[in-house]
Amino acid sequence: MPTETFRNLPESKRLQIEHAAITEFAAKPLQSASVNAIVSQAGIAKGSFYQYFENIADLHSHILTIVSKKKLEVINSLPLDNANLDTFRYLRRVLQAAVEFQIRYPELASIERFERFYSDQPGSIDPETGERVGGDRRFHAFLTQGILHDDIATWVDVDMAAFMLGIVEGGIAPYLAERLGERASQIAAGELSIVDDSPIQDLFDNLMDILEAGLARDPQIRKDFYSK
Amino acid sequence: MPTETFRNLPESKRLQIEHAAITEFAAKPLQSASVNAIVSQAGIAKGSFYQYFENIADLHSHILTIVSKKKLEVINSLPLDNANLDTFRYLRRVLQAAVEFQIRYPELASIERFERFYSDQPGSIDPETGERVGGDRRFHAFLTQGILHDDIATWVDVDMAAFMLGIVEGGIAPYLAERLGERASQIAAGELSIVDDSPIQDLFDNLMDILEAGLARDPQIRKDFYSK
DNA sequence: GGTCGATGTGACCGTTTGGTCAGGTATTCT
DNA sequence: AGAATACCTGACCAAACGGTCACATCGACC
Repeated sequence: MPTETFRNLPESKRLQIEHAAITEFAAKPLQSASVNAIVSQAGIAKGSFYQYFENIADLHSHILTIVSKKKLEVINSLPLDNANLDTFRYLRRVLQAAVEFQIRYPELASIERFERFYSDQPGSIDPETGERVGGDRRFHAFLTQGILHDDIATWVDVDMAAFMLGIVEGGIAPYLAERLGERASQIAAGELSIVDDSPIQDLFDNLMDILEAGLARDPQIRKDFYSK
Repeated sequence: MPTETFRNLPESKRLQIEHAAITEFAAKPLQSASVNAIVSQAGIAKGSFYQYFENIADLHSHILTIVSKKKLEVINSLPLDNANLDTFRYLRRVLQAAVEFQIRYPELASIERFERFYSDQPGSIDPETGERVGGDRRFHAFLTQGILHDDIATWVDVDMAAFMLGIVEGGIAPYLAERLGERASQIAAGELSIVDDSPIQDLFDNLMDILEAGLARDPQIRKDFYSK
């Protein structure tokens, strides 16, 4: 945790340091990040750095809280078209939020991607709860709910599908952002909202249809197998 | 490219060096990998290292060729149940190969994952061809063929679906390997083949059904939209 | 045995790393 | 004015880094 000295810093200086750190952590994972690069970019002495943070991992975890705060902000900024979203509308919202986040804060999205990648690497088990860690726990609950609501097919292996949605959520955002091209800059500039633009929504429609209805033209679901 | 000196090395020594390098590159990306760690693990002098390789990137690219060679080996080791696989059988084969590779050569799979992650990071555009790089080009052709064969729905956005399959292929293997638990060790030991074990195939059935038929219990495909 | 080219070696180099710390400065309180 | 407190600073440190090179060792051929 950052020291109180850091918390008491004038905002401009604090932002300067955080900005330098974000730039560094967006380019390199924690393992390869350099204190020297950060302090020189932020324009502070190295001694000051160690008055603010215990070490570079300390700063990194501080930046991670900023990342999740900003991400939550983006999620909540998306309009709720219904008080009660059905299952797939909710999923669409989650995916839209990921893309919006990627476009508005590409550096923060990069940091998040590094973090996901490296925390998924080892056993990928939460040492406290013993459960799988990461976004798929959220999707697990989501799918279970969906089955209860008769939205999700009962034969779906919830655990596997949750994992799949997790990696799709984490991976599709940079692709979609790139694909949006010029439009992405408009969204980043606030001139356009992701939910208002019909070409963007067409893309999401297609993505959601793939998730809902699959790729096959004429799916041969082996109902017999699953009903036994 | 490794020097001729390296190519002329007695096999045991060459393997020793490659093994040390594989261990290092499976744990850290190229950026963070250390020459010192490799030479000390391989039991050679640092001077020797620089007689074999120009630098660490040179060794890394050499290891990458081993990775893809071994991966190809795994792919070809899977039995061809049909000379002409239909679209989804082919896809199943690709995914099975990814899992088999993950189980038999977890270190090589880790190296591959690092490589995919870092080469996807920047623009993710091949500077020579101008096309998207990575496994999704293969899936692009695969989906196009599938549409021609009436296996894949015509409304599917081929480019996006190809990207999605790419990230699923890259991400699902560690999950499935972990989920197979004890069985995975048997496969790694060669006591069991991935295609012969019915619990494993059940998992693949479910995965393929999700890809083919989607998650929804009663998909509401907007045919009107796509036909216009 | 002697020569010669190929290969192996680790001390050594300059640079960069994370981290420390004695000392300077700025502000506030008495 | 003087003391106290908080903060800032960059020279400095040991360790690790990638990379070099003079020299040792080896095997093959004459």
